[in-house]
Amino acid sequence: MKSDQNPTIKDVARESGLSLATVSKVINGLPVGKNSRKLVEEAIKKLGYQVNPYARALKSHKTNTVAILIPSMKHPFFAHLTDELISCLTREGFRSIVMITNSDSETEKKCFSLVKSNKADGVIALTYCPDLEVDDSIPIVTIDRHLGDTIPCVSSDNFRGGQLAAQKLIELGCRRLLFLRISSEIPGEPDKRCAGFESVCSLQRIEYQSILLQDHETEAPIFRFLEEHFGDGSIDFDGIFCNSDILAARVRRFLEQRGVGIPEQVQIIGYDGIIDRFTDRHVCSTIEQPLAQMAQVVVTLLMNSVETTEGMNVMLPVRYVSGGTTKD
Amino acid sequence: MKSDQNPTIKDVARESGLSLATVSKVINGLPVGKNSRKLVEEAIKKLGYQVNPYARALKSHKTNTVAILIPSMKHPFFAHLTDELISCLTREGFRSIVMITNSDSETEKKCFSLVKSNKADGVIALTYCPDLEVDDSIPIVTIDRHLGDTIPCVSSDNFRGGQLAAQKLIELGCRRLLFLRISSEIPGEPDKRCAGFESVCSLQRIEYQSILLQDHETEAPIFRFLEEHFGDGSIDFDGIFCNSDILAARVRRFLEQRGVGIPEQVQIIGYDGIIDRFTDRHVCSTIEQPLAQMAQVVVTLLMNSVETTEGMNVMLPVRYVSGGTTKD
DNA sequence: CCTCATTTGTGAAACGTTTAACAATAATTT
DNA sequence: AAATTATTGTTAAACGTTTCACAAATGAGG
Repeated sequence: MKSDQNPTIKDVARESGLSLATVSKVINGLPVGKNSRKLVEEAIKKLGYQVNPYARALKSHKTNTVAILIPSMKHPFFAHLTDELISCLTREGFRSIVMITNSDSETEKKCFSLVKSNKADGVIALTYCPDLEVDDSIPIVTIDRHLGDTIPCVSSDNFRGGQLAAQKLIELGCRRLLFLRISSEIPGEPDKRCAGFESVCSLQRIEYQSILLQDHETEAPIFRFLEEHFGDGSIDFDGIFCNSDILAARVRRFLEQRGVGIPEQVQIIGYDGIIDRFTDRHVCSTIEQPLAQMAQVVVTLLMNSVETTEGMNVMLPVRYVSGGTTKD
Repeated sequence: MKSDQNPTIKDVARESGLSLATVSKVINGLPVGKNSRKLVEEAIKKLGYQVNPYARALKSHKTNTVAILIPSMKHPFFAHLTDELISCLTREGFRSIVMITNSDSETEKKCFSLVKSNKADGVIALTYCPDLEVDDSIPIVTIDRHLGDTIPCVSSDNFRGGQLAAQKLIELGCRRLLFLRISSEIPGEPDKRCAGFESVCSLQRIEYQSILLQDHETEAPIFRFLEEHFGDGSIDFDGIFCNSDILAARVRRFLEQRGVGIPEQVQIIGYDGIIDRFTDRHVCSTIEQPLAQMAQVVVTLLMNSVETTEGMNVMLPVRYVSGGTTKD
């Protein structure tokens, strides 16, 4: 029957005694006589009319949809970020299609092609694939990753973060530093954390070591690695800066299990600054990324990407937060 | 120019020398001559054609899109669940639109109406609004919440979970039990945890108390509550069953801060069984919900919802996992 | 070789919008 | 009051598919 179908613009036109075009104009806020506007609005309310986004998208090439490419939702950093992104997008009247890539290059490529065929209005990408080729047929904003000269990238001030961490550790009395990070095959923004860290160490003539870990999904390989390097009890450092809070938390646990006092013997600073919902607190002392702000900037950039923002890169300020793994 | 537009089915038709209808059939796997099929496929590949989902949706009323209504992504349980849901949906060839409700009734209602106007093929809803009215114009599957007789709901076996928790605590020597839960205004599946717990206690003639906490977003109110009730040092129970792992973790922290030994003096069991990514382990002893399986069932149910599954409710088995807050 | 059933392919009308180009009406000017 | 302009409203053609009803081609049976 007609009754169970959603009312269309046609029904509204009939109900209000006006033409399709007029109704459409009312819907889209185009100029229309005061009286007709009222008539149409009443009809719309009466029928409970809602525009069909598919018809609209087909005709206008505006889908009101943004795709978010994210490695995983199990990782709290990504989960929080996604949460903020969706909230911003909703506020702007956009729907969010979330795609999970599992940090897998193939999947990332597949997602990109899907996005293209989905004809989303834009993409927010947090990817790792080293050779992701990307045409500019759709506005893209990336996070922590430069995909090309024409593609804006927003990130926290990683260099500054690295500096901050080094400064803090030194300030708190550490003299033999260690920089630990999980490998990612691609040169991304986060590498600058290392650079910032090292710059301070060099400048202040503080001894430091920088180590790259391999796998990252599970705890086991990290522990194995730590075991190899520090299992013999020769803890030859008193301050560690980790690439992420998760890594920091794991390192902390490893050391504590070995009887190393945190923060008495070794102080640890992580990166990200997300709150552990289980404890409602930072899981370690950390360099905090302004997640909500980053999300907002990403979305704003995406919205404005009509006006050529040509590879505009935005860097948001970080701050240090004490969280139990340092002496402050 | 024509060149920068995406190729349409029309271009494919021209390229292959066949008609629109034939091309469409190839795309949709309908019977078509062997030779024509090859021609079309070649043309498709050559042009890099991809079907326009909006045009397709408009015509066929199949959008290939499912909306997920979830309270938040900051909560690890929801994040994990969403992750699994999206993965399942992707596997089935569906796009996932994620909407965050913040557990707010108004927002939930708004989302539902949005979903309707978005014309998604289905909805997966984890909601709290007590008076969410829902027509059956779109297939819905809920999680942990009965929205109506005709709407399938999947949940873990909450009653059994409650029983399991009580049994374990008793088995481990507890004699004065406490059931702590966060309030939710609506009667949902999770209430059965309480029932299961109480049934065992009654049966075994074990003393127990059941307490309802109010707020739930932050830690403060919980601590305040605990302070009121147990701040005077009168810990008159030796086993606690909490509504969720998060609550359990907080209770644990509260008690430990007061110098109560966990699990020596008081044993705690939570519910959910999600893994804390910071530690890679359960945050407490817990009743584990089979998250991946639940997601799979939800999605399967949604896919099949053409064949009337009339309010079919599915209950998935839970299991007890020891996680440091019990003596086992 | 003609007829009749099959198998393959085609034409054209939807689906629910937007939007240019135009027509009608009302408001101003002279 | 006629002519001109500004204001509203309408008609109809897209947008890129799917699908029904039909036509062409193929093959089998007599």
